[in-house]
Amino acid sequence: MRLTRFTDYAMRVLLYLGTRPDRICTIPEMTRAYGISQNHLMKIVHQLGRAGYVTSVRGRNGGIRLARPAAMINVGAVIRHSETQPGAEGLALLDCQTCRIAPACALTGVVDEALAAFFAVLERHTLADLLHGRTGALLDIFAATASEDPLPAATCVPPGFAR
Amino acid sequence: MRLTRFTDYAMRVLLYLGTRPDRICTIPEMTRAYGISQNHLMKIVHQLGRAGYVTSVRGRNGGIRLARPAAMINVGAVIRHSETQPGAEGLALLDCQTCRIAPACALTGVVDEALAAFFAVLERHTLADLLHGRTGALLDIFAATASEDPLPAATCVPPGFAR
DNA sequence: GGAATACATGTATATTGATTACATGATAGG
DNA sequence: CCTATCATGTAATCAATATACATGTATTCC
Repeated sequence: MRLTRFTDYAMRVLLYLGTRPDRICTIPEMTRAYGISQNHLMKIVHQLGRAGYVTSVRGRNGGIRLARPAAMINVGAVIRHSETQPGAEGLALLDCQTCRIAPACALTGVVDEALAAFFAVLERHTLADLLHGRTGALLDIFAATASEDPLPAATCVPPGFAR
Repeated sequence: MRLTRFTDYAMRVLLYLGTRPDRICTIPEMTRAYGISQNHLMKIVHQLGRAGYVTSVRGRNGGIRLARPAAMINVGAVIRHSETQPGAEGLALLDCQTCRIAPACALTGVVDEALAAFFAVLERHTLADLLHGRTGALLDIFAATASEDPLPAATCVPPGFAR
């Protein structure tokens, strides 16, 4: 039982953007901050854009910013959206589709109820909650890691970088 | 986000045994009832045995039975055990291990809380709850499926059966 | 005591989903 | 027009899980 890395990274993007509400951030920049795949991050950002969480600006001096205040971004909603996006497994915790006893099975209901409780907790939190009192510490980490592995300015991701 | 099929099958085994507290059941029999891999099922049953949920009897006329009353088998405990067994991913929903902001990240706590809520619901239910009022329907399904694909008595799983 | 049945256990292969990489297109500034 | 940045589709890789295979051990029945 785990969330996809897609979801994991989506939350990291939001946390990064949340610590810098003042300015526009780029994907290569976040790639460096977290040390993760730029291509993957781009798809995640794209998805977050389609879902209305971030706004992207193309072209030179472009980048990404939160589309709404952090207090209006619900953690549960983000995670639910990210886990159910096309291509992912979705939230079917059990394989009732091929199970012969499904019509008489009470487990489905119980598991559904548990899943609802899971999201109920997440939905009680917003991005602002996650940032509250931690913005400084996060910025420190980002500053430290950004300088850690200096990349040539020209090519943001040299061949074989990620990893 | 999903539970492993291992967990899924473990619950199916318990449900099967729970509908027949009177007699001892065999793995080939359950394999037929659910149409699933006998080898996999054997490992699941073995694991359930080690965890103290079922008792197995070797040799001719051997088989499996519940080691305790269905009311003493907690759904949450079974699922937690099955998801955390060695070789499985466990219950680390996020990859905090390699995440640089983990020390300052508030998401971990929120997700842990949500996971606790998930299991809290499951732990409110026992196998007996799942069976209550459904034993008849389940037995009907088992009876129907058992006769559906008649297997040679000698070899319980002919080559290429499962699937 | 031998054959048959059933669980026990370790290893290897296959399947599946997720992740990453690659390639190319589109847009905007300077 | 050249460069930086996001957009998008396809392909390859990787990891986890599930399945298959092979063999061992115990028990019962005849």
